[in-house]
Amino acid sequence: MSDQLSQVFAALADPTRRDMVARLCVGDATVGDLAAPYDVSVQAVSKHLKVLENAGLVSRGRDAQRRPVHLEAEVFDLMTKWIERYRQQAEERYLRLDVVLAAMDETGEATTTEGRAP
Amino acid sequence: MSDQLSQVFAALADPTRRDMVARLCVGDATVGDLAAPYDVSVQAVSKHLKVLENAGLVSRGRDAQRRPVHLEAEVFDLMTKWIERYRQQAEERYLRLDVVLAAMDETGEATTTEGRAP
DNA sequence: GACGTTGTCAACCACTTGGTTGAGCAAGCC
DNA sequence: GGCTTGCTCAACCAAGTGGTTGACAACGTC
Repeated sequence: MSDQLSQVFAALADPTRRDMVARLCVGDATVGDLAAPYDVSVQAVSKHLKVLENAGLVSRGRDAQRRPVHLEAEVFDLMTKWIERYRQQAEERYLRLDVVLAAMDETGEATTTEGRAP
Repeated sequence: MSDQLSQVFAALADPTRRDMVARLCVGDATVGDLAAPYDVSVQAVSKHLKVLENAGLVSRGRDAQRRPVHLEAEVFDLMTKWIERYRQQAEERYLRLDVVLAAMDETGEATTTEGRAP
């Protein structure tokens, strides 16, 4: 499970963490800021941030005893690329299926036994 | 964890399941087909498929004793929308930051104490 | 009807995860 | 120096996850 794509997906599978990402889009925040809206301990939030950090979605700076959290938007591209690749393929397949169906309609017969599971 | 977006992300957090999605883009497949490339039991694959099905990423038909698996590409849109929303916001913030930096450059001074965490 | 094929369900096991509490560290303030 | 503030680390716990094996149901074939 150590590859980054898996970690990114896993990190965003938690609604609390997605919420934090949403919050961080507005601007950097401290751990305390991020913890405020939820009724969980600060430690729990710190754990969530570690998950996001390991996924590369977030980086943490240092400002005296504060640790400002910053969103790293580039990682989103990794996901978008993965998704787009397969969505496009799926759509193309959909179109190809339409062609096959049209061909079947013309001849009133399936072209081969294939068409869905080649 | 029951909301669909969480389930979709969680489903795709596993490399084996992403692999299966990739395979299904080429065309529908049976459980046996999907199990073949991996050295895990058919039952394990069946479990993976249940996860994908619950996430709405996949649907299962019936063909005699076979259960053809079909990819439901529409669910990808859910993710893409979520990602795009926040990626755009993050980019806009980036641009705004540039403006602030440019302003600081002009005056040789920060406009306010804000700019990163409003 | 007996048998092989295809797949699911149930029980179990090792490991991970999201949460807790308690201790402790680093930095600013009295 | 002694205090609070902001945060992390460590240990623990209940629940979930990915894997196994064994039993069984549904269907086609002999």
